[in-house]
Amino acid sequence: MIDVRRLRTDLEATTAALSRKRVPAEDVQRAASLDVASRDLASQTEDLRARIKVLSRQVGEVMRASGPQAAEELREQSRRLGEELSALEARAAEVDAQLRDALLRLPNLPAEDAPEGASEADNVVVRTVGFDPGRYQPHQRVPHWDIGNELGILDLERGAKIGGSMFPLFRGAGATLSRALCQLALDRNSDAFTEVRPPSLVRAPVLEATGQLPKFADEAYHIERDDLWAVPTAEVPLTSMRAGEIIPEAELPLRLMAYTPCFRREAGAAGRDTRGLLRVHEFDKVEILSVCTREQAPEMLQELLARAIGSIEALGLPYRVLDICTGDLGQSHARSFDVEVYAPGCDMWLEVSSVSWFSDYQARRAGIRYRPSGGGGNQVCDTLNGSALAVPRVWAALVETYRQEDGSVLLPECLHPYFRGATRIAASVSR
RNA sequence: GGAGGGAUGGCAGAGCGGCCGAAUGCGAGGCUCUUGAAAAGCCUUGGGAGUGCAAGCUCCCCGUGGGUUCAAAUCCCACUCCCUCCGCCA
Repeated sequence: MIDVRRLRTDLEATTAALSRKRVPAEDVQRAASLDVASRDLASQTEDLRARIKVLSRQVGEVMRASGPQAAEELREQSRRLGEELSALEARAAEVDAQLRDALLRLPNLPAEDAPEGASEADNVVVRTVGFDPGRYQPHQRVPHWDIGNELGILDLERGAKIGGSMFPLFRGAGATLSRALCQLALDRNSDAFTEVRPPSLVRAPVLEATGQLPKFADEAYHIERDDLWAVPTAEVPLTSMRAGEIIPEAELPLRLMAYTPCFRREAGAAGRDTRGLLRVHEFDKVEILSVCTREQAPEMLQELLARAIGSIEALGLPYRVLDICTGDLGQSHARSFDVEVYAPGCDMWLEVSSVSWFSDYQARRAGIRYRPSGGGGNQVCDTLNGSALAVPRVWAALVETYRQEDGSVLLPECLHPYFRGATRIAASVSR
């Protein structure tokens, strides 16, 4: 969440910044008013509590000096104040809960240099690499769901039989490819990132820290019996790994990476882009993430982006980079770059990575701070993350791009080590 | 799943319901002494909120949330986590 103090010292500027993200001024004003009310009630309760403390001490002294009877009047006085106090506290709790909820729902401020825009149509293509629409042969213009079927490496029908629609099933070399892509991403980033294998089911506060709750509860799978949530991305458990901790500045920046399955209900996107692997409920992804200082953040954003692109380049896929406009930035995001690969079979640009800077929005929710080396007060950290590689869409673009005239799929060289000597995927006999 | 035990500051570890935000030890930082170091001595050393130009003042936090009481780290209840034993299990 944003720093409440911004609402006190900089209400106008904050409202203006949030309006770039299409947040109505009333929402900001409401939070600001609740904050005023909350502080007012807090100072009243503090006052009362202080008086009760003094009285209580006196009660003790009088009782010791002159016995219980002598203290009766003081006790009565304190009891009355106590009743007043609990009434006041109840009101304060009510207002605080409202303030917290309002604050939790306010999006992060966009970065100043994030491009202005109303929707995804206004995202700015920063660069396009390796894309030449005239280069593609007819045998590459086959969508991956057909290729997958033909080669027996993607079985959407049987996936649906087991998990329902949008739960893909990979088999044979298709399954190997899925795993190989993850392994590739982990290997490529192991020079600087610590690998983590976190839980895939998490508690509500963990989802709240990264911004999925309370606002986007419909997007996540919830296991009611145990009140656990399936992670939509490794960003969620990785960000909360250091929740509530104060990290010495010397340890920053933290660099973490994790492979996890990712679960998404895609409630808001029903019916859109649902063919094949374009949008699925469960997929594998390797995420890279950093916790750092405000000063380290800009460089880290570039590093994460370079690493996300690095894997795509290694795979030899054409891609482009989008600078996400204010109207399309996610709730927690200050600045985002999307990486899209071109899939010739479906003739579409597929988003395969989103590299984002969250400023201190997530870290404040999660309570991740650092102790500055030079002394002074503890500071809230910045967080950044991006997909190092998200399997299904890369899988799709890859089989479409590398499909040969005979229908087999040639594997890019960087994947060979993971394929037990194979260099191409041909039709398998067994079904 | 069953039976026990536990959770206090960076760590260890005290804490008859009333100067306890918390003894003590270790660790860390600063200073004195020293040519330098060690030793010794002195001092400092948790997090957060409000208010004030500031010095400061006030309040909250002893796993979390409730309750009892004039007053809770201390008593009661619930939950979470950790440890030990039994059962089950990849």
